[in-house]
Amino acid sequence: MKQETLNFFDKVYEVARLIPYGRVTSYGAIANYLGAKRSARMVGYAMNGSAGKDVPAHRVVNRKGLLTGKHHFDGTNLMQQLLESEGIEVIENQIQNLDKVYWDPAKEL
DNA sequence: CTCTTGACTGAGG
DNA sequence: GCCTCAGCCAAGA
Repeated sequence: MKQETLNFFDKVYEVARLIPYGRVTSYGAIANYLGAKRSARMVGYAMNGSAGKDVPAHRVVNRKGLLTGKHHFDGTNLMQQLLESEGIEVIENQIQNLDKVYWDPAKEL
């Protein structure tokens, strides 16, 4: 049965919650795990609805490791603060050692 | 139904 | 390595 469209947001939230502590992933990685790697934008869009939920959206960045979505958080540097609190080094909205903290659901799961 | 927007990504110059 | 263009899909007006 195909219900991707209906559960797309929910799936994104689900995967986002599965992101382990001190790790980050990309929108494309989540989208790929959902079977729609072309819908990376939808993941970010879904994240927009994740505001106020248990979804650690701060652990989700674009494939460059850039905090493109930080503007959607309450504070201007809140997203960076949260990441640094988890041991992730972030400089100028750019995650350092991305290859070390990167977490791919399609591979880890 | 059509058009616009968007927390993206890959390919080309 | 950086900048630009095009493709992709879903939701809202």
